[in-house]
Amino acid sequence: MRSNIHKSDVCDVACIHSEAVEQAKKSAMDSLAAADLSRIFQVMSDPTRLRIISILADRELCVCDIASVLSMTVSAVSHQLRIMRMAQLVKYRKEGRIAFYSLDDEHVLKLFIQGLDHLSHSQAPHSSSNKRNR
Amino acid sequence: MRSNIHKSDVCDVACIHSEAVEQAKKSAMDSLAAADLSRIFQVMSDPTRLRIISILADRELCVCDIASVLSMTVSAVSHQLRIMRMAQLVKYRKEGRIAFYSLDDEHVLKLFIQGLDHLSHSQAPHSSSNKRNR
DNA sequence: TGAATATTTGAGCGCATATTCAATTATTAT
DNA sequence: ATAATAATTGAATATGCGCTCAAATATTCA
Repeated sequence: MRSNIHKSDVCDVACIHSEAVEQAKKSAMDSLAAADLSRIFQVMSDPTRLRIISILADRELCVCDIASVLSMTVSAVSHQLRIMRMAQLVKYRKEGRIAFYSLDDEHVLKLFIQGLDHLSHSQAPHSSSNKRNR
Repeated sequence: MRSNIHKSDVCDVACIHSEAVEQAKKSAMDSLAAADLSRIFQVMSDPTRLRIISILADRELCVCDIASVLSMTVSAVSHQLRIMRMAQLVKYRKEGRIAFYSLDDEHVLKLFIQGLDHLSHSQAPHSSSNKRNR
């Protein structure tokens, strides 16, 4: 059938290797799943959020303290924590007016570690400046 | 010493739990490492690039075919492939005027799979529309 | 109640980036 | 050489996002 392939905006000919294309179309991720998956990596793609993860990996900490460790505004940190909360990366308990944040589950740390692993294996550039050890 | 903490733009008081903050400062990732790590996740944070990974996981394919599978412009795909090339996510061999792209190493797939794992564990929303099986 | 404090929230700014469109390069075929 | 084709590239546009600043909310303390 190879019908609905728009000549103009996709590819001039139907395609070069229609066999492989048909197979690929079946096994390929659909846009919806890709969007879901991209959201996870997207949350992990910010330096500030990664540093927060590395901090909370060892202990729970309040917003003000996290800001102090990062030398950043409380507001900026709070904005990031909201994003991480929504992505279920972190959770918090309130003690009076203080909010103690911690990692929500171990899955996040797995991804984090795997990312570090990828880093150390693929490139061996500037400095091996990762201070994490547990 | 607890000297150079700017009262105005960081935290009103020196901090609430100075003990934990000192410890956290030692174990925390520095900005440079965080930036390096963030770049990896950043490349994985786009739906199009993830779909390309899922396609190339099974077979090598030329640019035109990838575009066809994704129902996207050849130009758009080529732009993404350039980014993925620079991140050493994909490599390619040229056969005449055709460029066959494939994944550069297994590390990427590991991250990809781990991401999918995170997805299926944390949320069980719309549809389990992941067609990958090897 | 009113002041102080810990955190959250919304608007706005600057910057990064995914796609489109047009043009260019490289290779094959006539 | 000329035409056709696969792919790349650069400029432009639109959208998304991290941080700042100001204001609001919530809780503790006097």
